[in-house]
Amino acid sequence: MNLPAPGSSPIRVRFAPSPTGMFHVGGARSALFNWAVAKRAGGTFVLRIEDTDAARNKPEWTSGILTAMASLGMHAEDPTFEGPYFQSANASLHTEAAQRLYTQGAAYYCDCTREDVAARTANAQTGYDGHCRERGLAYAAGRALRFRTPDEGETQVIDLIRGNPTFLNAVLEDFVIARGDGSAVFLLANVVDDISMRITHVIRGEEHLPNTPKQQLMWRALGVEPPTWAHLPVIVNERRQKLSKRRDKVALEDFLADGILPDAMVNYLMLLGWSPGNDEEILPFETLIERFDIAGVNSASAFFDVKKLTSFNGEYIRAMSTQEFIKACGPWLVAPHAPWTPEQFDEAAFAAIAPHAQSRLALLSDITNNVDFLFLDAPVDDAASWDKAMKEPAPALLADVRTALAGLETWQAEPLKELVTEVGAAHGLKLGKAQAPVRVATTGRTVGLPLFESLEVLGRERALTRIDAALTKLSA
RNA sequence: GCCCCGUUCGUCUAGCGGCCUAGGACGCCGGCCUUUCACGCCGGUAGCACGGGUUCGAAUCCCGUACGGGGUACCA
Repeated sequence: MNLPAPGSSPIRVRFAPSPTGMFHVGGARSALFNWAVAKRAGGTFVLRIEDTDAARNKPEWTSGILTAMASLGMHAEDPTFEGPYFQSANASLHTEAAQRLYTQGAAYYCDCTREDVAARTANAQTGYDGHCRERGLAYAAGRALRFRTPDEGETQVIDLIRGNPTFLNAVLEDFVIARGDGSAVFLLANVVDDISMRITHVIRGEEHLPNTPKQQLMWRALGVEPPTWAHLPVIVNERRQKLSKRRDKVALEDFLADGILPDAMVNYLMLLGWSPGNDEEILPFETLIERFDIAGVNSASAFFDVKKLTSFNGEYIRAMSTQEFIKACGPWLVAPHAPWTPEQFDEAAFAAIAPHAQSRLALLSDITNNVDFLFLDAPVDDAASWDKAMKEPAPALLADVRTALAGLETWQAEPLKELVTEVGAAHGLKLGKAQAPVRVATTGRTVGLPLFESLEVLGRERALTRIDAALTKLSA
C-alpha cells in the first residue's frame, strides 16, 4: 500500500465505499459530505475501496465508482483527492495488527463453534459469553481471535452529528477480530486502514454507529487516539425504510440517464439532511462547501424526494445558456433514446427550437418527445390527442387553414399565428381552440412546444403534407 | 430479547429559552399571464408525536410514553 508522507495535511477524511457494481445515491451523498468537509478545512479526501471480498469484486465496479464520483465533480485529479487505495492491498498489515493485539493480551483465541455459543447464551442478553477468555488458547487453524472488551466503564464516541453517544462496556461482547484462517474481519481491517492512512475524521452511515465503540477500543489498544466520527442519517423511501437497491431506484447513473443534471443532483443531495441557511436552496457547489458544516447535519433520516430533485433540475436547465442546453441534450437526440436516424436529425432545426424547449423541461430526457415531430417522417400517432382535437368543427377549420397556409407569404411564427387566429375567428373559435387541430395534425400531440414557432421550423412543405394527411384521415 | 439512534407542514428543512401569530423550499390548491403544455408572477393549504416536569417564559432544557429506524455473524 502506497502511504502518504506524514504530516502532509491537517485533516484527512476518508470515504470508503464497497464495490458493488452500482453507485448508490446514499453513497453519493456520503461522498459529497466527506468531500465538503475535506475541502472546507483545506484537508485531504481519501478514497479507499473496501474490496475485502476480492473474489466477488470486479475491476469495472471500482472504475464505476470513480466515474460516478467524477461525474459529480469529485475528480481524482483534484489536489486534495487521494487514492483510490484498496483495502485488500493492506491485508498483511491487518493480520499483523491482529497478532499484535494477541501478543499484548488484548485479544485471545477461541475455539467455540457458533452452536456452542448459541447453546450457552440462549437466554442471555448479550452475544458471546467469554467462554475462552481465560483458557489461554494458542493459535491453531480454525480458532478465531476475539477482542477482550472491558468489563466495566463506558466508551464514549465523539460524534459531530449526534452528540456523544456512550456505550456500556459491559454490554459489548468479546467480538471476533480475526477468522479461523488468521484473516482479519472488516471491523479490524477498517481500523488498521484508518490508522495507517492517518485518518482524522470518519464520516459514514449511521448503520455503523453500533460498531463504533468496538472500533474505538481497538484504536486505543493499538496505541492511537480514535478519530472524530460523524454518523449520517440514512436516506429512506416513502415508507421510511432505508433505500434498498432491490426495491428502490437508487443508482446514481439511473438518475443521470433520465436526464438529471449532475449539478442538480449534487445540489439536491447536499440539502438532504442539511441546510445552507434560511433562504436559497439552489446554490453553486462552491457556495455550499463554504457554508457546509458537518455538525449542522440533521440526525433524523431523510426521504429522497424525486419530485424536488426534478424541480431543482428544471431550475438548472433554465439556468444554462442555450448552447449548454443544446449540448446537454445530445445523448437524448440519438438512438436508443431518439426514434429517428442520424440522417433524419437536423442540427439547425433543433437549435432553432431548443430555446422553446429549454424553458419548459424538468428532465433532459423529455426533450425527445418534444422535438420528435421535426425529425420523424410523420407525426407520432397518438389516438387520445387525435380524438380530443379532431371533433367538429375541426375538419372544416383544418381545410380552411390548409388553404390559407398555402398562400401565406412569409412562413414565420407571427404571420402564422395571425392566420390561424383569423381562420379560427371565421369559425367562431378563439385561438386556444383553433390551434388544437393544427397542432395535432402537424405534431401528433395535443400538448407541445409553442405551435407557430414549431411550424416555422417544420417548414411549409412538411406542414402542408401533414395537414393533407390529416384531412384524408378525417374524410375516411 | 439486548444495545444505539431518531421524531417541526405530505416531503426536505429554519429554529439551538423570549425575535414564533413557527419562516423557506418542493408538492398540492386557486388566480394572473397565455397559442396547448409549461415557465414566470401572486395568493392559499398544512406542522412543533404524546404526557409530565424545570422556568416569569419551551418547538427549543430534563424525564417518561408511543411510534419509527439501525445494530446485534469467524458479512461488509
